[in-house]
Amino acid sequence: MTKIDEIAKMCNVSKTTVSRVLNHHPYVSEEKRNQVLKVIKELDYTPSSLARQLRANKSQTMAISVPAIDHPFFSQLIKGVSSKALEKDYKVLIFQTFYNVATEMEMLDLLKNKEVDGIILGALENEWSSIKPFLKYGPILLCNEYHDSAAVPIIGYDEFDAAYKAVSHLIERGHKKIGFCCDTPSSQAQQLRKEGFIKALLENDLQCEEDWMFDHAFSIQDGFRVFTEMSSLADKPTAMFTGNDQVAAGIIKKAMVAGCRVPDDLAVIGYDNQFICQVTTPTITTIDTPIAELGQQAAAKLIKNLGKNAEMKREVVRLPTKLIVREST
Amino acid sequence: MTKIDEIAKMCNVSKTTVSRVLNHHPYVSEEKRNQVLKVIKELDYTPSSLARQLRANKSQTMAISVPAIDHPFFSQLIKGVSSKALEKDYKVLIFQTFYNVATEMEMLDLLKNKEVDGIILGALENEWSSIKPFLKYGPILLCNEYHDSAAVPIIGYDEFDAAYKAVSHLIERGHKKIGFCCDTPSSQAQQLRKEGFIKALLENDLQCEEDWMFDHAFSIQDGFRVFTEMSSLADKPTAMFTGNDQVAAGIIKKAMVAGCRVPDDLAVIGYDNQFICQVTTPTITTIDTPIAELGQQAAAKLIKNLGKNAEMKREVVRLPTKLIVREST
DNA sequence: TTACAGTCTGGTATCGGTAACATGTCAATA
DNA sequence: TATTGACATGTTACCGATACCAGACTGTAA
Repeated sequence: MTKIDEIAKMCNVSKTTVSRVLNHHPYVSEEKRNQVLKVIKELDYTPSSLARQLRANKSQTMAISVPAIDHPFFSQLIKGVSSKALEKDYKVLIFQTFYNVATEMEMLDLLKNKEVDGIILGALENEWSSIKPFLKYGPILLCNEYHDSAAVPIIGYDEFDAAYKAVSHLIERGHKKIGFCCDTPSSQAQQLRKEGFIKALLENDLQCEEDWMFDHAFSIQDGFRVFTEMSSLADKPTAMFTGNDQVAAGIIKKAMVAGCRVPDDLAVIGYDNQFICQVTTPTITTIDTPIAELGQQAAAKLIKNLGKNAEMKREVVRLPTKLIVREST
Repeated sequence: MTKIDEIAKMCNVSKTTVSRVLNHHPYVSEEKRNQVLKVIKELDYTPSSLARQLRANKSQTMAISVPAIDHPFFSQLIKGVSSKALEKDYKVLIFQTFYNVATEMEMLDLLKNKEVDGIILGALENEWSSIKPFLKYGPILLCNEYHDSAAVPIIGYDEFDAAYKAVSHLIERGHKKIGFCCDTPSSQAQQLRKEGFIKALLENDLQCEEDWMFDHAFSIQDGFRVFTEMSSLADKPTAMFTGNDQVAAGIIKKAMVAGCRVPDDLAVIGYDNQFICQVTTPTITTIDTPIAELGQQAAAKLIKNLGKNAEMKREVVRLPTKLIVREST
């Protein structure tokens, strides 16, 4: 690698002068500036960003954590974050926690020693009390996750409202026995959904039946599993809030194969309005969520706060969602 | 941030001794070692990896480029790479090129100044001649891409064989008018598929019809588009090699809605054996590709070569694929 | 003529670690 | 007793950049 000293030597100037040229400082004569630029080009010199990072104590990099990248929701979220970051000239380090507490801590260490300037948590594996101490090292932001006492910006959907809308829709369609799927039950964001679900039920004098609640439902496979479990119940729900289009697709497919008609025998509602909703038979009624927008807003907010070294304050943004009615309800 | 000097001062030793403890060097007395470890724990000290990286001139980080992360194929590929990298204690910087030549060059610059130690190219936007000069800065590896003259390891599927198998299957089912979809037509990996496609046709005295070739087909939406374009043809194909499960799903859905029966009027074969194949109606015949395995092997090969500073040699690995017959053919 | 501000340039310390080399101790060996 | 080598520790340079301070030169106002 060519380094700044070599350029300096070739131009008979000090490396300070070369550095000034690189950083567009005034007070460099036109003549030397041109000469330095010429030599830089000739030698194809790129300054070491590692050295710069060390010196400046910042990295122009942010990290985002997700449980796993291969779920459409998270890959789209990341895409949103990345596109905004790219626009603002930040790099993005993507971290998959694989639902692992220790991996998440490793990522937080990146913040501690300034390998990244800030972090977006798209997953929350540890207790908040474990994460809190890292706030002094740089900004952290919750995206698509929720915590009631975290003193950081939180940006997500109005999960409560979304679930309420979805379940109300099922009730309007005449259903009285409604099931509920969620992914990680300990997640507070999932709790909010559950509260919305329950509110809609209670408003219509319906009960929340423990047997109709399913956990860790995230993928198409999980949808298969949920349908199988559900089928074995003596008293089966006639409608399902799945919390996830993949799960909805899985349930619907298994149902159709089993001769259970959707939506007549079983209505199913998804979440996120992924394209998969449009290719199943029947197509899937769902909640439209602006995922890319979510990612972009999160990244924008983080970047805005990277300059200041004031700690970020709690602030909850809930993006609106929309019910999209299709054939599965 | 606590730094190594502070630890040294607190322990009344030199920072070299602290460094020795950190790096598990021998020749540190048990007594001092324990004392240092104790103080490190007390002050919650983490060494700056930025400083380490600068000093060692390596970063324990690899980069992988993909066109966009939100396509299931690429997110699964990345997952494979990441899991292997995590296991070997490497970080992964994920780079989305967004099909952009300049963004790809930016990533290559990371290699030049050792922000990353090596690169896996899962996308290939620039001409190889633009990429080749970067080989002197560190190992580069092609994954799921192909280039006939690149002197680097290439790891992908046997695309030729896969397409050949798929199309032969369609022909066995009695089809004589077979269409072909690909994503970026300039990609040499796509070319290999096309050659396999053509070989199967020629062996059965069939022609490759220009009107039945579709470009830039990647997503469900693209599948919708392809079906629409196809429908407007006077002479329509009766079978489609889509090169991609999403495209297959899109085509199938539009076909069914339009009253075109699958597979009777139109047979469709996918590629990658994504879960989506199992939730459409009809389910999708496809080529099973071990995507995670591909990513893991790529990462493993790269890591193996990061230690040595010898340039990597050309070496082509083609993982086998398998035909999975379902209802769409 | 002197003083001072503005322009241009270089020397040196610094970011936070690690490596090479030097030094010193102590016990085993010749 | 002198020599050797294993062990233990510290001093100093270095990775590749930038920031601060100081010095030199120029032009204009006092």
